[in-house]
Amino acid sequence: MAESKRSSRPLTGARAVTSNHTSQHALARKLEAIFDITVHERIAINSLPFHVRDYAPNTDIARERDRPSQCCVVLRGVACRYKLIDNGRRQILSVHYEGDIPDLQSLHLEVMDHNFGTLTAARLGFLPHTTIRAFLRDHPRLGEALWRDTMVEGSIFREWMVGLGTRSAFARMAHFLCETVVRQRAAAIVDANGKNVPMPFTQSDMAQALGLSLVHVNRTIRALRTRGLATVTRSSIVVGDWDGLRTAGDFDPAYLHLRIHEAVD
Amino acid sequence: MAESKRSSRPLTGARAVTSNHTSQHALARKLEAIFDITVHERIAINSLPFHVRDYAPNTDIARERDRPSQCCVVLRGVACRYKLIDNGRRQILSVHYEGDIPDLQSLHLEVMDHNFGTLTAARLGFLPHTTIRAFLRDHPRLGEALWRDTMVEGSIFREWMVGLGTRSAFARMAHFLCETVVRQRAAAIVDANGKNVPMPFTQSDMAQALGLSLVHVNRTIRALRTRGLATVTRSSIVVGDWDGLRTAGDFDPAYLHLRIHEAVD
DNA sequence: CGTCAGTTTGACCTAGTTCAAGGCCAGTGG
DNA sequence: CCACTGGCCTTGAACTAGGTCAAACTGACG
Repeated sequence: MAESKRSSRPLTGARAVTSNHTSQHALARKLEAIFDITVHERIAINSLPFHVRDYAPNTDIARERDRPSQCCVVLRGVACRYKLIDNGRRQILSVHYEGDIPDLQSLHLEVMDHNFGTLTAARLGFLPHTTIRAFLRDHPRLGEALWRDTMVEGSIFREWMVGLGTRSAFARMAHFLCETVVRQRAAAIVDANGKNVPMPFTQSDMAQALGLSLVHVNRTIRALRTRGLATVTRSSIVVGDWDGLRTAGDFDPAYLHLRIHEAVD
Repeated sequence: MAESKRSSRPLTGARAVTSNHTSQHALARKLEAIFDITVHERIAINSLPFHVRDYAPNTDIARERDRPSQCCVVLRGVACRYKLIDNGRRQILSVHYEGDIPDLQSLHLEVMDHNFGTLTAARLGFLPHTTIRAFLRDHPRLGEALWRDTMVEGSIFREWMVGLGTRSAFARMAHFLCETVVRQRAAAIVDANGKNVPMPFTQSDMAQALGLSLVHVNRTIRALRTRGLATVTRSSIVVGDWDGLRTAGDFDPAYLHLRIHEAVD
């Protein structure tokens, strides 16, 4: 328990950076993964005036009870949302890759009901709510796209609930690895069918996401390796037997509601 | 495991009923609980042409992989969403009271990623997607209200994840009872400060929502009674010590994002 | 070459599960 | 009016998945 040497000053460690970087296309790519976007709309998205900043790992961006006036897009790295519990435990609620908008909800829910911060070093692009609202007025279809994104997010929450509520540690971990692989493919962080994907999480992060103890995460990873399903190190996931992993985790990517269902070999 | 004598024919046991019943005001009441609605908008909501039907308990309305062409509102009774797992277990993902729109997501997510059915006998009001879309074109602010509802739902999922991932059975149950009380108050099923509220769930339902075994749910309920926090029977929840219950469950209603924070004595 | 974050392993322990058997009560049919 | 049934609740006893505690190991970095 009680890890978290998370930096306590939200914006500490952040460096402002010139806007309109290529990584900015992340948002358009993400929305295209779940929604049909016109060329015109893509251009509009790509010229959104983000305020870009870089963050160190494990840095909080927003806290429970905050009332943010802006939303942000992950342009690089991995962020997460989490809650801190009475008993000192931390539950990671979601992880966010390039193109995700982790705090979109602040657009309609005034006060934060959870915390939100980086897991790895990350680059984030910020947009004031006022800008977003004006943008959605001009592009109503993109409002639908974002609403759909909120719904997909809900779907992912539900699948995680299933894992936490009913799956064994082994299945939960297998499922989590499958999701990590597929989502990084969808975010074009690795190419489809790549079996060697970056591993952005520490074992402690995974423990907090999966509702397991750190020790048991370690043992579960070993079990996965022993059975030849996957080899997980600090830096990468190497899938040894995709079919076996998918079966072990009872993984069906339907809940991600991706438009393109890549044929995962 | 392996309970569920859920009726297998979705519409079996359903009786069509004349529309425009008073219970139809449930939707407006619900939306007002989370959003600021004008008089004009309320009138519009209340004259929505629902197709009303009654259902027996434990009846499925929609199934995983279905592609619904309509959404429904709970007008009376309690519904839930759930997933069935490989190993025969069932995870209840959410419960829905009067005024809730449990399958709103079908408006933007073509295929169901979970099942949805009644828990108690229930009356539901149906509206085709086409009608809803036209309605939202005429009342764009209500689109925001529904989007907000989707976000509140996400917030509730997150809180449930915290329970499943980090809380003891005792705390989980206490939290669940607090939520059940507050939500039934918000839905005006009981008046604020009422400490004796209807209990719409069997112990088996609760086990499936909380990720516990039926036996342990039973024991947890007994523990709650022994400590004087709450007495739970098939028909009602009688809160003995609201403050104690809230503390035991680490319950903070902020995640429900209700506009009116009733002073829960 | 010391430090620190993260990983690994062993030994022991407990919260919650599983199995099994009754008990209660409302509804049904004789 | 009574016996019977089926759904739900209750309790005990034995078991196990996963947690906790404690210590050591590894590798990156200054």
